[in-house]
Amino acid sequence: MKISEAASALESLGNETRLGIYRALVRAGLDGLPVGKLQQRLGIPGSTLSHHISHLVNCKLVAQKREGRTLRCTVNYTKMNALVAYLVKECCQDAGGC
Amino acid sequence: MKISEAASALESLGNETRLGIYRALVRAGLDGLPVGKLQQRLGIPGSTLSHHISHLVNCKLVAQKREGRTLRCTVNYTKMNALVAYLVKECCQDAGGC
DNA sequence: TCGTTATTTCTAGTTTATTCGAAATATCTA
DNA sequence: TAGATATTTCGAATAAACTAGAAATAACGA
Repeated sequence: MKISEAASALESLGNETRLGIYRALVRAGLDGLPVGKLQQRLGIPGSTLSHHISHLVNCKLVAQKREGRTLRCTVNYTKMNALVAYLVKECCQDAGGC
Repeated sequence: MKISEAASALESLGNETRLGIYRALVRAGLDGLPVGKLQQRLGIPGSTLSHHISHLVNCKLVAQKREGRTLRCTVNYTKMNALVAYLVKECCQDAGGC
């Protein structure tokens, strides 16, 4: 992973609203949640929520697929694994407990 | 770790300049680097560099200690470990490869 | 096709971040 | 104490992010 790619993913997660969205999706399990359910659960205006979701989708932390009228959001675990691997490998060397 | 604390650390790392500073400190090993060496290595104006370092120090990802005229910066591995642990625990559950 | 539901895109206002020169502070050495 | 070196703080400009209402798009069902 390039440093710019890592920074972009970290920046996405480094916003409390987006980290909350991401965490809600993780907690929802492999099926994820439709945008509407997320909105209901987090109490954010639709346009704001949509803006943050597209941020997460752009950097590939979240995937979306349409199911009729609803858009289901799911966590992209592969991306998160790669990010954690980057942090451990590039940013954790020489650490005692790492 | 609280979500706000995690978001704050992620936000710090989610800037390419700061991630570069952090990585340079990791690569420097346990002794870290003085601010001046970082500046030399990264080619950033002093005031800008200082601003970013204090961002990293504020969220405890980096520590500083004075050695005469120079300020030595070192990575706080404990904090990074806690952050990675948070990501894996709170944001990675149910993942196949996690 | 029309109305309804789900979500995005547009637009604009507000806030926050980034940048860096200049001045200030801290520490050392002569 | 004066001068040099290392770094921060101040201040102000520019850029970017966040927020949310309103309008647009997409998909369904009658």
